[in-house]
Amino acid sequence: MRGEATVLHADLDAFYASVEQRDAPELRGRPVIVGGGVVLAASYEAKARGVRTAMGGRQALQLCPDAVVVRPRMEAYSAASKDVFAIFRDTTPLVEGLSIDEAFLEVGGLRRIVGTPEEVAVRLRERVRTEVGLAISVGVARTKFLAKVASAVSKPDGLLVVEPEREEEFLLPLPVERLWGVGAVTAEKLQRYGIRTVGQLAELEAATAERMLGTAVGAHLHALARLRDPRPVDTTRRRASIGSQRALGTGPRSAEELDLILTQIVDRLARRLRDGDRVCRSVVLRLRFGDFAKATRSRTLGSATDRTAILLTVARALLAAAHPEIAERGITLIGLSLSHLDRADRMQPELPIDWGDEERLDTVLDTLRDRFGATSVSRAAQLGRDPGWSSPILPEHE
DNA sequence: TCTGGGGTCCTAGGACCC
DNA sequence: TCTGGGGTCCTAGGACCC
Repeated sequence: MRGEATVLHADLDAFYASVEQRDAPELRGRPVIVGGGVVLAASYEAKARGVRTAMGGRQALQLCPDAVVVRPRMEAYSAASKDVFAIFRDTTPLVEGLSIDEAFLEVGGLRRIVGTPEEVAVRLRERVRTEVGLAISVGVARTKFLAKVASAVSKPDGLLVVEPEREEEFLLPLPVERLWGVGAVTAEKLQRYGIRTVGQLAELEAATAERMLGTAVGAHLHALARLRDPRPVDTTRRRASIGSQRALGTGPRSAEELDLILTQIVDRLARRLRDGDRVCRSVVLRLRFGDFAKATRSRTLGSATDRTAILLTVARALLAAAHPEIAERGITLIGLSLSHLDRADRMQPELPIDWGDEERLDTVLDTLRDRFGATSVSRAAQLGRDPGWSSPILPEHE
């Protein structure tokens, strides 16, 4: 017995672009591109002309010269996302968020009280449309993976239920790129072996797929192709890292400029950390050089923190170590991720170090930000470069 | 195709410990 | 003093997703 189709995958359509069209009626029915240098999201009118996410802005405008290009409004998308997730959680407590615009919902337990999974999905789509004003596609299936594929196939503004007895018929003819986890590189590898459809992958022995793609990826994708996906809807998942980055273009950058940008990034991330009552233990500096090659440099601390000054000291040490390489190769992106996140109330007892100055600096930064904005704060933080408050956690760096 | 910004997961080598 | 096997953590890189 295979069980029943009780997993919903709900996915907002062309999310950022749809929010823009919702909020500006003159954009409705017109091709809309959200982004600038690169397409962050495209409305269906723009997609119909070949515009795709992550495409360069220039190319997008060649394909679609009458497109309206709008700057992203992250706060608006974040607010819309909160509204939609409230409806998800009102539907069932078993919600697993995947990103800002999609989630899995386990609705098997609602059959007696509310109705079948399909009925729940119909009602969910109606509520999102009338209460938030957005179109959402929903896939319903026995497993998370199949539900996700179903919602993608149902787009735009669709609903697709894959009944357990029709899973093979639905999945096997699809191109391998539809598998969740197959991107350009993996698709190319499979193509070299003549494998283009999910069915062809399913026909292989698992060991063969593992030899082609590596043990973990091969086993995982082969299992998906054979309709095996035991992962339950997990409501306990929490973000494992937060990050922020800035693309810089190709011009030369002074050390002072880089430090200012790094300071702004650290300031923003540390604030997000504290707003979420989280602490972190690892700091990862992300760089992209003049030739667009990428690199990461990381440092893990002895104890978790949410202090701007500590994080800034660590980030600066990592950047300082990379300076010779940056000077030689140029730099086109700088970013920072904070990982090993934990709840602030579970923070390990700190080492007996007097953090008084850092505490005070954070208070000063928060006050300045409220009064004068982030740039002033960054300048102020620069003034704190006095080694007097640099963190003793990092003895390795000169 | 001249290239954003936010994430997840896996691999692999070395350090270190038992 | 030399040796083995197993486990965990850290660092760096890479593929992938929206």
